[in-house]
Amino acid sequence: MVSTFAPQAAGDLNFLKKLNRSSILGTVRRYPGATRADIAAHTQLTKATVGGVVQALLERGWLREGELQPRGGGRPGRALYLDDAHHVLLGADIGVRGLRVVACTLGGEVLLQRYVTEAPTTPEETATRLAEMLRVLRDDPVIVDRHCLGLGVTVPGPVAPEQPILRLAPNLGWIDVAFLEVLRPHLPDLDGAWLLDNEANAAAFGEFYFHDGIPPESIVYISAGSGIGSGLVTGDNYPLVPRGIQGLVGEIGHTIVQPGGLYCHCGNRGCAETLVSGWAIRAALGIADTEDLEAAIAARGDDPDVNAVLRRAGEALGTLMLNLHHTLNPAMLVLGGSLMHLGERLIAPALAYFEAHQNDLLRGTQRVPVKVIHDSTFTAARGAAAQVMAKAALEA
Amino acid sequence: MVSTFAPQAAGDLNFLKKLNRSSILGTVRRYPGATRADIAAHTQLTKATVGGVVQALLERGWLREGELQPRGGGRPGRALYLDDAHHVLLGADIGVRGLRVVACTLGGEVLLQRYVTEAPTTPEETATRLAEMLRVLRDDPVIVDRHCLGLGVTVPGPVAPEQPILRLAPNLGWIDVAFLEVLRPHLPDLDGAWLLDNEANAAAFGEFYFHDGIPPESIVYISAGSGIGSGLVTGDNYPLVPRGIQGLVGEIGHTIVQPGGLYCHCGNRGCAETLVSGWAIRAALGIADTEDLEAAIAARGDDPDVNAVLRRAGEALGTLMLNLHHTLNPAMLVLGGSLMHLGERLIAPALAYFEAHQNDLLRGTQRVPVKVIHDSTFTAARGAAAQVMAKAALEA
DNA sequence: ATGCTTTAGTTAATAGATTTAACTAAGTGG
DNA sequence: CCACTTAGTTAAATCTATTAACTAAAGCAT
Repeated sequence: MVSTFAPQAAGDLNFLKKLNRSSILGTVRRYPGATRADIAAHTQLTKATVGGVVQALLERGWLREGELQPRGGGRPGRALYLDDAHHVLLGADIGVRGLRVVACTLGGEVLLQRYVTEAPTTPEETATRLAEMLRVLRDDPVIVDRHCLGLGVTVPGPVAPEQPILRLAPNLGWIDVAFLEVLRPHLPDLDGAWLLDNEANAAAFGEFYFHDGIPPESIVYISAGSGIGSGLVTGDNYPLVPRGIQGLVGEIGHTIVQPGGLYCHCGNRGCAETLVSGWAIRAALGIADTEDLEAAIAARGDDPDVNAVLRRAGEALGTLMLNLHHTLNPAMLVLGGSLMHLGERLIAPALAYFEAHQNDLLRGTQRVPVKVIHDSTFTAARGAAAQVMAKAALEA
Repeated sequence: MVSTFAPQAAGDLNFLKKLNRSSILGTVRRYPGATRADIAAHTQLTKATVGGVVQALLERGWLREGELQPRGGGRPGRALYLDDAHHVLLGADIGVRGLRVVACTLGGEVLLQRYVTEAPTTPEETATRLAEMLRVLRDDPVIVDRHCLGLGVTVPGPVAPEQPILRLAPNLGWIDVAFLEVLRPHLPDLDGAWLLDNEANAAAFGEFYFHDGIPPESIVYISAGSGIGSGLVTGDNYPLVPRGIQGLVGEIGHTIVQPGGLYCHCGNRGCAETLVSGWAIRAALGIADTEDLEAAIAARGDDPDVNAVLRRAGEALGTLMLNLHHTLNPAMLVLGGSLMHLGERLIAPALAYFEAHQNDLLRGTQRVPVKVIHDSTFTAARGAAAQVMAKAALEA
């Protein structure tokens, strides 16, 4: 489960400095308006150390000073915030049914976004198209003068844990694509970190990293779209994204929840993806791949068949949530993906099932909160941008 | 997913020193016979740093020097090994059907072991019994002169991630037991680290930490006994044991693999534990709780009913293995627990199912190796000892 | 208004860890 | 016997964080 941001095994003084700088930056990210004194208390570093590092981060445009924070009967501290004016993070999402790009501030605010609803064909053509979109973004007056910290790209399939290679995207027909290498010639001037990750991993990372308020201890993001997958993020200052030995962590679409059930395209039977996924719902309702799923379902109105299919899919989603709860046990579950557009007929049964059963094992303990992102169009792209920032923060 | 050995967020020079010391120790553990030069190459530390730290570890009895390692055309290096002579690690396992204790060397060699087959009653009585067994061990001439680094205790249920509290052990009837606090008065003189963990977590840790040769990148240990659970370990020098927000990571016994299936004691239906676990097999074959499961099944010989039940349990185990593969994606799976005593009628179908399907998703990539521990009586206790060592290594 | 107290933040000296560079040690091979 | 290679040690240098003393800036009591 090596992570992109795994802590090193051993280190020198420079490593220690990076660690502390990243820790201080992470504290401000999670506690906007924190003062130097707050940071020192939180990180266990001394005021002197914090003061010096903060000074350097102010000069480099990573932090900015804000108003005075009154303290009870003492000198007020100076509030610190992430500097939203000098840097920009780029994120791109290659989805089965479209391409999305975003430009973000260090605080996760989306400055610019673009979306085209064309299905990707070959990696080369996709790279051409994506590069166009990114160039338009890069040249936009809103961000043209900012320093770009890098680009994160997400893909709908598992990525090898050690190298940025998409292993398999069944819904794109791509196998073993080193997409960053395909894209790089199209954007020779785009410097900074270049990252490639699975779409659900990136989305999970973004929800965690740019969480409003103090982030939960760990998050699992469930991405229900054409297929279904999930991403896990955990850690304090250094969010970890476990990928597993083959990048298959969170490939819940192919966990078996109905032995002897329907055949899945993976060759197995009873995979979760045969119950809750875009193509499973299309198959069950006879909706062609060319049609827009949301529109087709809306057109059928209050059809009992539709209701039954959505309810069963929702219950399967609830089962998956419960299984994730008992396997990864995250502090928060986030539901996203295009299937969320299908609304309460799918979402309500999922939540109801999970709510009813999550505490069967440990009675009386805290409930695991579930957040539903009804429109997650740019969630993965923004998450990819978050990963760029986390990477760059270590080098700041 | 905070781990017992989670890297700190920020640190001072002392933290850096501990990190590097632990890294050097970890290198020798994984590469017995490594020279100072090997360690320097592997950790990226300089020869000077390695030399100094090794000197300190030699003096404190953590390392010992061995023979000269010939190098091609240069001065031979001095082989280094974990010092097996000066320290001892204690591990204890509270199982549903017995108590086990072990004493280990730093290299994981079991010096002493004891086993009683009495079911634990109350925490207090269990502590009394366990303390007796540990005192006998501690007074044994083989280890009486060694410095004890601490004691690890395992329990058959989830442990809270931040505090050493057993949340729930359904098969013992224990709820929210701070067992170390119960045990401590019985062993006031036993100093060093005191740790409490879930039995599967500890077993996974031990299989990883004391692995012969270079350990895999991550391990999932599946413990199939009265119930069924699993533990995950990952990391290089600092093995991480993700526990989750409630300590439920790896609670695969309550993942649902058969919606609408049999009722589980947790209140839900179709849990894995209703298919593959000691009590599920007993229920299916009408074997009383007082009988020994292995003996009862052996007594029935080649009974078709028995064969069918074991085969179905094995297939459910294979399903669980596949689901873990697609959720945690470890580099290695280890099967253990008392159910392994039931033999090939159970194990073969599990392995066959997993082998047949593990690569459906990523064709042509490496297979995930599976190791079966046919007698895992002391595996968890030894793993608890391993955790003691990992903890102590940071303070060495 | 003044002074006391409290908290925030900076500065210079100190301590401590790793690195650098030069060295010694101990082999092989021509 | 000498050149070469690799292992390991040593002392000086470098760099980081801490310590301790300081300044800064607020509230509050007198």
